[in-house]
Formats: sequence, C-alpha cells, structure tokens
Amino acid sequence: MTSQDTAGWAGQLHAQDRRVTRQRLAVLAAVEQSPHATAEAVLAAARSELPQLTLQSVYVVLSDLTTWGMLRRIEPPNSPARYETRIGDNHHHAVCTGCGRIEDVDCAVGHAPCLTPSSSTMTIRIADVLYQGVCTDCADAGVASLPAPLP
Amino acid sequence: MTSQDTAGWAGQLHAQDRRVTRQRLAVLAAVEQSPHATAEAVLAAARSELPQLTLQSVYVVLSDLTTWGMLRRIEPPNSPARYETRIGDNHHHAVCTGCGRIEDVDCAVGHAPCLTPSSSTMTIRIADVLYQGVCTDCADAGVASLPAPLP
DNA sequence: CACTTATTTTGAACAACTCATAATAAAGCG
DNA sequence: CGCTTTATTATGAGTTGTTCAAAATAAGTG
Repeated sequence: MTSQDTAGWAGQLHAQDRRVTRQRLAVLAAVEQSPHATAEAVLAAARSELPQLTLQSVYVVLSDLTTWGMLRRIEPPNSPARYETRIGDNHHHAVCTGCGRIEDVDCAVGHAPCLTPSSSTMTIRIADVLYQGVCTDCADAGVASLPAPLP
Repeated sequence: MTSQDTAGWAGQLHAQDRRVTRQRLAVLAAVEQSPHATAEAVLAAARSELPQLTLQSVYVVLSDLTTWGMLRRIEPPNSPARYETRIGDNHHHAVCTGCGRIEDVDCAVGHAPCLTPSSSTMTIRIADVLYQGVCTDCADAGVASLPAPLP
C-alpha cells in the first residue's frame, strides 16, 4: 500500500501494455492491505480513495489483474471469490470450518508435494491444496467439528 | 444403480433414522450412474424414473445426503457444485482447464501427503487437492494453456 | 388404517457475477 | 500542450446457481 508498491504495479501494467488507472491501483492497494478480500470488501476499501468506483468495475479489474497474473483468485466453498497479491510462490490456504477465516499455508515439503498424480490422462499444471480445519478460537468456542474423513 | 446399491442406501438411511424416499434413492442412483454430476444433471437423470421430481428437491436431497456423509460435494472453479458417491477414501480431482472434464485422482503417495502444514493456528481435518491441467483431448486440439505457476 | 412428522413441492427470493452499451480518460502524437 | 484513439470504466439490466418460507404429501409407527 506504499508508493513503493504503486510504482511496481504501474511498472508491471506498463510492461504488459496495459493502462495504469486509478481504479486498478486502488484495487491492488485494497487487496494488498487486506489479503483474501472479497470483491465487496475490495470495493469498500478502495472507495475511501476512489468514491465513485463501482462494484462492476471492481469485478472486471479483479478479473483482468488475475488473468495477467498480478492477483491470485481463491475460491473457497461457501464463500464468494477472494483475492490476494501474494503470487509467484505456490502457497496454499487453510479455511476454518467454524468462522470461515482463511490463512496462508506454505507448501509443507518446500516443493510441490502433490504434483505427482500417479497415472492420468491429464498433464497437470497446478495442484491447489485447500486445508479445512478448526482454528484455535473456534476450537475454544467449542464449534461442532465435522467427522474427519480417511486419508 | 443396481438393486444392490438401492438396498445398501436404504439401509444407510435407515441406520441414520432417515426416511427412505423415492427421490433420495433416485438422486443417489443418478449420482452413482454419472459421477461428478451437477444438480441439473441429477435432475435430468432422475426424472426418467421420477418425472415429478423438482430441482429444489434435488438441491435439498443432495445437501442432506452430503451432510450425512452419503455423498461428497465437489466445488470446482467456474462450475456449479458436483457430487459423487465415492466416499470413504480421500481421493482428489483433476479438472481440465480446456473442457472442464473432471477425473478422480487417487492420493499419489498413498497416504495424505499434504496433511502436514508446518505451523498453523488451525487443526487441520481435511486436505483437498484440486489438480488443474489439460486433458489429452484438449492438448491434441491445441487448447491454449495458461502460464504455469512456480512450485 | 389413522396419525405424526419428516420430506417434498410450490413459489418466490437472493447472492455473486456477467453482459451490452454509453461515457470517460490514458497514452501517444503532432 | 491540446487532440485523437482506443482501452477502460460506469450504467443498467440480466443470468446462473442456490436458498428460503409455507403448504402439500407420504414414510414409518402404533
């Protein structure tokens, strides 16, 4: 959210022959400031800087930035899509089944451990791991835990 | 989709003090017959046996059966929810970014490899792995492949 | 067979997102 | 620096996938 970031983002946009607009920078800043934000949350955050910004614009900006690799989209179950600026590494996410909180999880083994499906008719490019669990807060609050499936 | 299955399902429902209804059996049969089916697909399939079945009923039946562990719900990006009767093992899914096809993938290493997030404030119960790639058909057809992210 | 209550149907509503079109403003040029 | 081109954004409406409340139906029980 610093002018550091802003300059970097502007450079990246430039490098891809895209225009550097207020709304793109505002959206990037909003996502940087609150990772795993939804489109609505991004709108709310970005509007403090850019009051006339609309939700539809947020949607197209998020979508565009995601396709040019400047944002990463996360799609947890029972939640609208979320976005983050942390890209370029393959980290995963843990979502609490109690409160929906999302946390980043570094790839446990250090190098994509799951990227080796035995035999398949597909050429695998990405392995996205979504951990589901119960965060300490919800555990303390005694949130009902679902039956754990087998390995 | 045999009477074998039907009897088993009826037994499972009974064991959970749930009523054995035509619509539940029809939905189970439909999902068994076409794994990874969407709610709409289930409706279409089940209606050949039970023409008056409605989409809303399919939704509640799918949801109920999922919560009592008789079905598993898959939520791939850019797709409505899908369901399968293969439960009780922890297998994952590979979705083709070209055509959307979904395939089952057995856990590569034989025992949940990713179930060890380093340090976390959450107690992990499930690790869902979603592979994304390009199936041979789409590869042959020369479907544009997205840039592959780093490990 | 009658009764109780889970289940299904009916009908409507909602959230998240996408689309077409018109208005706006970056970026390059003279 | 102002002008032009065209990407980008705003406007307004529409779609898809799903959920909800209430009335009708039908499993299972005695």
